[in-house]
Amino acid sequence: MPRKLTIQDIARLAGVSRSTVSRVLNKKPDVDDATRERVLRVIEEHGFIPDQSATRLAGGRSKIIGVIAPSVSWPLIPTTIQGVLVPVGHWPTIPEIMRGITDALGKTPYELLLYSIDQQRDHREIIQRILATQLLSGLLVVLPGQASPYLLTLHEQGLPVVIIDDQGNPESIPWVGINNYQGAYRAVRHLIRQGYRRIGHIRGLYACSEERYQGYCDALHEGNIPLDPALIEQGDFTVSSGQECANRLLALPEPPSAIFAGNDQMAIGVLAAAEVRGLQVPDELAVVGFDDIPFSAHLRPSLTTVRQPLVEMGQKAVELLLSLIHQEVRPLDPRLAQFTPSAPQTERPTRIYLETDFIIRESCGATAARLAPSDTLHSER
Amino acid sequence: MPRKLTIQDIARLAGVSRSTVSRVLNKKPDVDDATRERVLRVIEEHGFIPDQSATRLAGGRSKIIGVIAPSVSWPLIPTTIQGVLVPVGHWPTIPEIMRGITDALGKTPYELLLYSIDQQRDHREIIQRILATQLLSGLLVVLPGQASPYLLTLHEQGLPVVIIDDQGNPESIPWVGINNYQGAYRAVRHLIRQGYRRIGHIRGLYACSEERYQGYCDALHEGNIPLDPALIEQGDFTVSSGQECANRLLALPEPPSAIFAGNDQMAIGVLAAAEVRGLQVPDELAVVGFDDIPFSAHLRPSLTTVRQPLVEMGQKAVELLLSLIHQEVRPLDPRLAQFTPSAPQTERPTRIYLETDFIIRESCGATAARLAPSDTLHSER
DNA sequence: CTGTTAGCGCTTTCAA
DNA sequence: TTGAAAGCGCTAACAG
Repeated sequence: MPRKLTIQDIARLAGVSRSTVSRVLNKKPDVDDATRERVLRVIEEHGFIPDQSATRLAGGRSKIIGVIAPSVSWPLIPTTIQGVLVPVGHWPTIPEIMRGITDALGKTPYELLLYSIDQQRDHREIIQRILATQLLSGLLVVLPGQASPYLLTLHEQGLPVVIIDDQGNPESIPWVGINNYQGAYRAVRHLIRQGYRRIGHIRGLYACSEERYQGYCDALHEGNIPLDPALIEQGDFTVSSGQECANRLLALPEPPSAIFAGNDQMAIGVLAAAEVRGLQVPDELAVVGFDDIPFSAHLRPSLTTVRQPLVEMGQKAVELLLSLIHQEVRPLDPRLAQFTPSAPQTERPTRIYLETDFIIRESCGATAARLAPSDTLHSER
Repeated sequence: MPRKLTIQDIARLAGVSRSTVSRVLNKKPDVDDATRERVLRVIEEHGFIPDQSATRLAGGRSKIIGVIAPSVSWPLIPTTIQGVLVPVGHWPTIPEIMRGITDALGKTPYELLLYSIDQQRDHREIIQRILATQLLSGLLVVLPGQASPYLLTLHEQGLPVVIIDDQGNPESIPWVGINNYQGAYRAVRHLIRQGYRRIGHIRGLYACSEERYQGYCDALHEGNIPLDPALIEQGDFTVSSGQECANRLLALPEPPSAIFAGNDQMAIGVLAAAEVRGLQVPDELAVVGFDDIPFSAHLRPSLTTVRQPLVEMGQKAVELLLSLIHQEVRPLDPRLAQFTPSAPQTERPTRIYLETDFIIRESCGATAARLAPSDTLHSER
């Protein structure tokens, strides 16, 4: 393992001054091609990597990206379906998103600084640390369902921030998420095309649920099916809330023949409720979820659902963040941020909407054929 | 949100010199109590946090801990038990360990730099980056089953390293793990006390499996049960290998009445094999696993197993690492590491063995009573 | 006990 | 196009 090298060493080896090496490293255009070549060869040959602290301190960019995300481990919440417990965690989407982030970041020279949060912990403390330690050159935020008022502070201070699939945050912060409206619209349209006309909906929380609800409404409208308020229940994204809402729906004088749940956990609750009542899924009740958490393919009946491209979301967020970092021209001294023209703010914020996939499995009655549980019958965009 | 402060600012506000502030921050004893008090108050009042890069560059410790761990997301490997798919990931222990780490680190001023690795990726590259960027003041390593020859390099360079539950690494590196021998010994002893005498064992991989095997052998010996080589199979820690090994064991002329699997995944494979053969667990076959992954409590029958205190392992590892960091007296310039007396190396390395719990659930035939699946009948150390 | 001083390795003026 | 020099915020020698 080679010992630590400095620019000094490289300069001596290449027969140039330190500043020239620095120029090459920072891709300045004003270096003679031959010189650049020579320096690059020496750097390559000796595997030189600049000292992060010195770089940052001297006004350069650090090569560290921060990630604020819920704790990677979560308690299992068991629910009985068909006599067997189905454990599903609180935020099953997080590991997938994280995977996308680490995959994308692994191909760059950036390191990942993880700010793991639990429910209780105050984000403010983390934001302060980010500001004070000056370690990051960009920040990714994964806080499903939670808005953080402090993020705006960071963004205003000139730190590039990208929010992944978060709700209710300021429009001005770059964002990567999915088109909830369209995903829901297509799911319900599919049910209608299958011949279902009495379609219940269990709403979830946050802004995304409003969008999904709109998709549900518009699909019904397009299918000339009047909206029946009795068929709409309000859940909270948990399995048990899905089960309770389904119980109410199924107890109606005219119960629905299909239920579109606002997420997969609630759809699992619907399956559990159906089972308790002895209803066959999909023959007597079609069920569609949203998210396509890894577990959904392994349920029996396997769950038809709207797939969020979670890994891709993480990757796209990294790409977006890196592009922001490289284009950004904030003042060198962050304390001057408040005095600089707000040119960046006036630009149109970048919001990336990824497309969902509609994954048709056993629970929606698309077929009577027996499927291998992890198979997908058909998927449509 | 306050703007970035420097030691300079604090010094001015407290009416002292910069070095005095620095002394207070670094807990030097030679500061007047009144002065220290005054400085601390100003720091407190203004929420001052030192710049990491400057601190590190000036020869101080960074407040960053690195963590090398497998990717937080893993593919589900579904297996059929009782007609229902049971998805279990490759390394279900990782999130729990990570939780212990983040919990413990969250109470300190240290940040967590995550080096996420997948199977393919070369550790060498990460080690080089750690060495070159000089970002870390300590490193935690979670690589279940994999030894990394490069870790020794880091350790020798003076970077405090703690390995969590890893196998086959140099004795000289501090380590936190469990007493595999004792866990296995107690599990098998329990089976013997229950009256089982024909007890099969499915071995796993790595050094821990050897230790577990020894525990199995010694428990049999203590119970005056001769070791029957026919009852010992070699698996690879996967569900499917557990199933295959169980199939071989159950096809013996004299099949075992109990099987102790080297980990929970293989125990799940045993349950699957028993089901295929129509064997009732625990009445016709007792099954015991090792690890107590979160899923095991939710199986039906729920799995009797040896619990690893995973969260505690992460916490203890952090504590150990921080103590190493604070006691450590490595030369300021890492390139001098090779020239310094190897005093630290001659010390006895710290190896922390945590105790396991034996968790008795349905699969071991401890009782015929019907249990709520997540309940534990009884646990013994 | 406390202030002054000299760098840590890098980036960025400013001259040449 | 390149080198010399200043300084980022901090720590740790050194004097006082």
